[in-house]
Amino acid sequence: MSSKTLKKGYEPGEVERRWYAYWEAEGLFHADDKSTAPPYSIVIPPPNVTGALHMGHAHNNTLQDILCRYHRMLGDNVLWMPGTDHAGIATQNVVEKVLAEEGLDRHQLGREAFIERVWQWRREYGGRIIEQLKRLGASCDWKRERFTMDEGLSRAVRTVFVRLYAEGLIYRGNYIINWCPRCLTALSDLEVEHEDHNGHLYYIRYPFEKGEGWVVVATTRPETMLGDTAVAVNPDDERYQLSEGAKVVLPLMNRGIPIIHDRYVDTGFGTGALKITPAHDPNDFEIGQRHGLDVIKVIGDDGRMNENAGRFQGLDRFECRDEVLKALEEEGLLEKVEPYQHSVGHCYRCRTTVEPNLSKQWFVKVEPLAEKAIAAVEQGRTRIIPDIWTKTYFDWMRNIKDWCISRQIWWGHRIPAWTCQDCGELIVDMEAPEACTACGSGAMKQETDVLDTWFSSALWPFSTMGWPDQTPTLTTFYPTSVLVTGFDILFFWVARMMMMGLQFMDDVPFRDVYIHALVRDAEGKKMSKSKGNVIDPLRVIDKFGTDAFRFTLAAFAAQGRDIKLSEERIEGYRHFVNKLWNASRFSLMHLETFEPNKTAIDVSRLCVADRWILSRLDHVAETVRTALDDYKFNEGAGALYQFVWHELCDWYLEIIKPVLYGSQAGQTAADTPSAAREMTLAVLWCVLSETLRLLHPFIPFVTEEIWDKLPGTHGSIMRAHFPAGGQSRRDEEAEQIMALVMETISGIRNIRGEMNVPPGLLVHALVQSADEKIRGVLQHHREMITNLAKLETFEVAPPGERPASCATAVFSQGTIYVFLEGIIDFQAEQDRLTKEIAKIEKELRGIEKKLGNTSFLTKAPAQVVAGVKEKKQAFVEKREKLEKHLNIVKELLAAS
RNA sequence: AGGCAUGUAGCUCAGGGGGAGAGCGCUACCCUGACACGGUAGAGGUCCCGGGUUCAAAUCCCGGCGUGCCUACCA
Repeated sequence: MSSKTLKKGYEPGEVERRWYAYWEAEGLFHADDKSTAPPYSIVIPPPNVTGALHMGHAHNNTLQDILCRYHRMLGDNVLWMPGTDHAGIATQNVVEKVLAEEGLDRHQLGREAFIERVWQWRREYGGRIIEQLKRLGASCDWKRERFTMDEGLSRAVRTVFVRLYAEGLIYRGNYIINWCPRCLTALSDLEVEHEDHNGHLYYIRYPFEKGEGWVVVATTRPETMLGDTAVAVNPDDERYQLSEGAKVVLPLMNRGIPIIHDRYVDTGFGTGALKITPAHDPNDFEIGQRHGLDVIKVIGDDGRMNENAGRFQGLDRFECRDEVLKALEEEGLLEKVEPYQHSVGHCYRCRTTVEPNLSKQWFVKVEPLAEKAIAAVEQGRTRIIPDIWTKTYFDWMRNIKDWCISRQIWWGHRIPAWTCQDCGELIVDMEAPEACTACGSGAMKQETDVLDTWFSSALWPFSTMGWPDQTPTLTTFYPTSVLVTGFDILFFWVARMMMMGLQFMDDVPFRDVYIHALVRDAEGKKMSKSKGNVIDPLRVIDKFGTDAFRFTLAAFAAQGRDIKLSEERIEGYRHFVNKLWNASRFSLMHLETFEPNKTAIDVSRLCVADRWILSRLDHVAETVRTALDDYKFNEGAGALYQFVWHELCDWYLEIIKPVLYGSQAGQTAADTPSAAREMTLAVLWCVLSETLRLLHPFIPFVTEEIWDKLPGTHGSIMRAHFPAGGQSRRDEEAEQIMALVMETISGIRNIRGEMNVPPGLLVHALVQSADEKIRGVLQHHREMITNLAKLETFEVAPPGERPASCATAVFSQGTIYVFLEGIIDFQAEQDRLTKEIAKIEKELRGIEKKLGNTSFLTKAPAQVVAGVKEKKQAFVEKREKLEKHLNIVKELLAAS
């Protein structure tokens, strides 16, 4: 694309925009309906059209994108199906707010005009979150983008509704539902959020109709008493020898209501007498049904007391509570008030306290559907990962209650049901009937309610693929490979998709469900606008770059633990991206004229560092593959971080510098420096190329940018093959040799650091070892050690005289002497050796305790015992040597 | 009220029956020709507490304590 050199620091902004546009233009996200490659498909959890990208989206979609990019590189035919959700209540609320600013409300506009306004809003702003997903690098097949209100998806919704109704799995009836007096609609049980509330328990006297005295009932909601139609006691409660049917007078209303007996009443709670308000409490409703009680609604849909509330009519339900209490007190009927903590339901869209309310609604009979959904998971046809969520899924599915699906709002899928205005016949059909099938009347009126948004979301895995038509997309990509989502919508969405998929596709919607954690703030609190602790992903992307952000999310995505995110952490991973950038910059400087096709790697001519890095590369490739196959994103990211920074940069690049600068000869005598350089370049090219590919699913932009500059690559890295890993380049010998060399270098560096040797000063070092092989290896890699440990000279010898004026380190295979003539501080050396010996002695104490235990010697596996003995031997030898050196240093110190 | 997690270095966390790990932070020294968004070295831990199983427990089991979350119709 441009010049072949890299800038000194990685600048994400421009690079990201350029490559995203390129990928889209080249159709690299496109999924093929009729490919022979193995299919891999994911449907996106559709964000609300009104939404703006938040951390949850960023996390969720980063993980999906990693999987999709990984599978594309494996050669799979990948479909990532994108789209948005019409979010009935949320969207209606947003557009109503816009109208309010114009001084309008939806009723002034009328239903049709209002819906047109919502569409207009969606055309204008609905694409915002899609654009934000693109900033994140999401490789969705955007040409297939769907919306739950699209014609095709709407047809799927109607089809499902009609079929479920025909099968008796959808019914309409009068029940207590959750009503939001602000949104003016029914809500499903799931859409109610319960919160503990510090309220009161009010004890109210209900006088007997005949005779003296009263029954005291306890309630948290005194205002509902206006609609009481009975007082219930437990027939076993000895305190209440009241015959069933005896009456009390309902205070304030002066209405006689019966005493009833019902075992539901808990004798241990309150007074053991329960006021019954069938119209405003689900339990009271059921008790009312059992006893044939009257049902009196006293709270209207707007949350105000209605005409049945007598003199309280017109008051808001909470004002009414105060007024009722005042009135009771005046009449001497309020016995006492106790503080009481109980949970109160709130609308999940607007936080208004919901009102249990008797209302005619549509319901899905879920039990038969749930049975299939339970079986599918029991049989392993769908796996839930991590497994911990399986139990939660079962618990919920087994205690499931019917699903209220009708909503009294305008924005959504209108229920395909028509009532004959003449004979009352109810017709459910795909299209509006022309005439009543019962009486032939043409006066058919459509149901005004719309469906719960989650009803259409439940169909998402197949409705987006063209169902109810039998499309090639469905044939190829259903069931999807995995669903990636947060546990917060396990019930709302995952469970319902399972039910609908099994019912209508006769197969599970996904093979795997990967449930990821929540993103929280640095203190572990849930991010929320009201708390003001949200971190805006787009701000993060602007500040640190998409790649750093994605890598952070992946690195922290450990299964079963929430992510605590702070900008500081993202900054840390920006350093990683920059490190990769600079390692690449360095490599590319040397690879500028390298022609990968002309130089094959000849293993026999490789130096040990080359063999070592290739071995490590194979190792990390396999780790990353396994990690991604198991949804252990953090393990993949962690392995790559470790490899790039601490193996590739810290060691390999440093080791090959002299070779690249042409100052070191090759492995064999026949190799000229330039031939050796060529071979090392071949390895460097290979390592960089594969490292970029391994990293690409995590950090797509920077890897594509470097890939583009890497000689010999063609086309996008998205099309390159994911490295195989495996055993082919594993090299146990090289790893052992490098371990020895690195240990030696670290030993010398440790002395330099601890003894305050000026960094620029080259020193002499000597290693004495009794092992001839060790001496050979060290001798052979003399130059590597000299360079990395900053030595003037490096010698290897059998054990012998201890040189004077030197600092000492003992390692597993010998002793290192660093000559510090004139600069040695014997006191410092004494301290250093003493510290070292203390460490060893601590280890030895543990080991000796173990070996002194006869049970251990007889019962532990022989291998373990031998290992401990060997370790002891090594420590003992090391201690002896160190003590010898310490004694010499002490003598020298005394003499000086 | 039940259920599920979780408690490891100053912070955030990995790991998990036989030698306590990482990143960030901290300390010292270094602008060495990829990188100061860097390098080298270093300090720092009763692996929450108490029992049990085991030759061996940070790891498995039980019981506490702390924290977080989910579900629930007890007014």
